[in-house]
Amino acid sequence: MLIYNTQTGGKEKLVTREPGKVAIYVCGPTTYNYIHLGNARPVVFFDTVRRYFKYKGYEVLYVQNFTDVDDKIINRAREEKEEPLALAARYIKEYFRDADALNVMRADIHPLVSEHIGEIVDLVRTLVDKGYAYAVDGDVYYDVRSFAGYGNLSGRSLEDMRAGARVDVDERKHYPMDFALWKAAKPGEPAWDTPWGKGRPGWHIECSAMSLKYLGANFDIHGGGFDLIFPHHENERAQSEAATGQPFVRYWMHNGFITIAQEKMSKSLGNFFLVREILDQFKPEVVRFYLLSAHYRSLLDFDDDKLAAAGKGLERLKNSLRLLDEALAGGDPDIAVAPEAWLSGRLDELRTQFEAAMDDDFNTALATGIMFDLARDVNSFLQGEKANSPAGLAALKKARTLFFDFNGVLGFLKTDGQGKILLAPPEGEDESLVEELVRMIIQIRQEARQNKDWAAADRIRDQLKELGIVLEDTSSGVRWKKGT
RNA sequence: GGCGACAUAGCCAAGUGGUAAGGCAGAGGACUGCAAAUCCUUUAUCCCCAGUUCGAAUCUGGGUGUCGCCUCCA
Repeated sequence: MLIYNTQTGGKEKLVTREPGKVAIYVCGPTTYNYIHLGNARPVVFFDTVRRYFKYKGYEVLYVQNFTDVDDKIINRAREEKEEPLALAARYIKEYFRDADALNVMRADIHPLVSEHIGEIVDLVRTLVDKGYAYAVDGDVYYDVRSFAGYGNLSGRSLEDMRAGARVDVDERKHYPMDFALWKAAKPGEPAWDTPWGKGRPGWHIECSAMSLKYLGANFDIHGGGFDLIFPHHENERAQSEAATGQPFVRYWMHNGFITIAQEKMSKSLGNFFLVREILDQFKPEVVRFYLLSAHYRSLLDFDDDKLAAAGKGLERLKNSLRLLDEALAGGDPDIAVAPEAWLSGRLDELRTQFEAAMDDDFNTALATGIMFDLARDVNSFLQGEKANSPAGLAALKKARTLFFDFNGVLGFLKTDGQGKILLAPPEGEDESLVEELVRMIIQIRQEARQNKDWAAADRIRDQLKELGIVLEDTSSGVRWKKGT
């Protein structure tokens, strides 16, 4: 496998710390609001990375933190007149609602800053003891000049940074780029006792402390958005390597930005879209599909037309699966029969291509294209005469497995507990009643059609469509689905 | 001011040296009462200029444009 490593600026062959195992840390959201689209990209992308490692047979340890102690949370809590930690906890819950909708698997560990203050304080103390940090009036700063490799990740020198600094420099710092490891608490803020007085952690130290605790030094992959490279990850690296004397991570992966109608989404511009708002308009599976339709390092623009186009593409994939299911509805094919050679051979090729795409720095766009190839080959085969033969059915069964494997990695369509892909996830209504009613209406319409009463037949079809039920007349009968 | 990324058809998007994946939209055809779904066919020489090379979307230099980081942000 090749992975693009931000630190070296090139693709590298993946060699994990331990063969067959991979340890991944992804920076999770600061929970002071519902997550926005920009949060969703790394969440969905790294979920896909993780799924692929599992597909490849790796033992994966996946950690994604929540920052539940932070200025933004404190400010928000003040506005809402709520306890900061309670507010953070509330939004963590909401995070899971969005992540679940996007078919994101839970991390193995979701550590919280508030539950790791001890580890954080220990780490700060270590850095002070080793001479990498200094305390001033209850604050503790990291001395960037003490760490030789500072700037290596983001590719900039201290001189560059100082020259470009646009912030007012705190006079108490030894050097302008020094950053806070620990902040003295102001009244009313969450605070913990430390050798430097009451305070709370700075932003960067938490990820060092928590990744070190759960993944150890020199773990495999650290991921996050592009904008975290500097300063967040640069600082994490400085902290962790100074403390342990070992490399922090082996591969740094960063996803590109999301723009809304060509404009950068940012807190300061106030144009960030919440995942929730998008989900009012588009199915979560479409959002996930769209997020993975471009390479993770490229910029991705959201707008309604593009999402709608993606939705149609995904529909094509779903239709193909429906056709497959229909063909296989007669029961399991005879396993003793060898699958039809042409389709079977194609399926092997497609699997190889899919893996090659994902092996090359997780090229989900290419992998998705291969899924479309699969759909075309299956649909095409279904029109041929061989489809109904025992060998044909055996090949189709194999195709379904392949579709399922691809989907298991990309996670477009949700599956139930039994490993069945849910094409029309129940939404609380009585599914069996709906099914019977639709069957009944279709029956009535069929009678109209037999009498060549096209007007009545069309009216029924049109009205059902308005209710979200789409009918398709085929040579083998009427098919219906919940449409878009 | 410092650093960096990107520029492929109407739209989205793969593709890092050998004559342009895939999706959406469009056109034609098959199937159909009609529609839908599906299948077949069809739609690009890769921002511009110069260079390296037998050969470049892919490498080098220059230009133009867009975007980002350097400040909270995924």
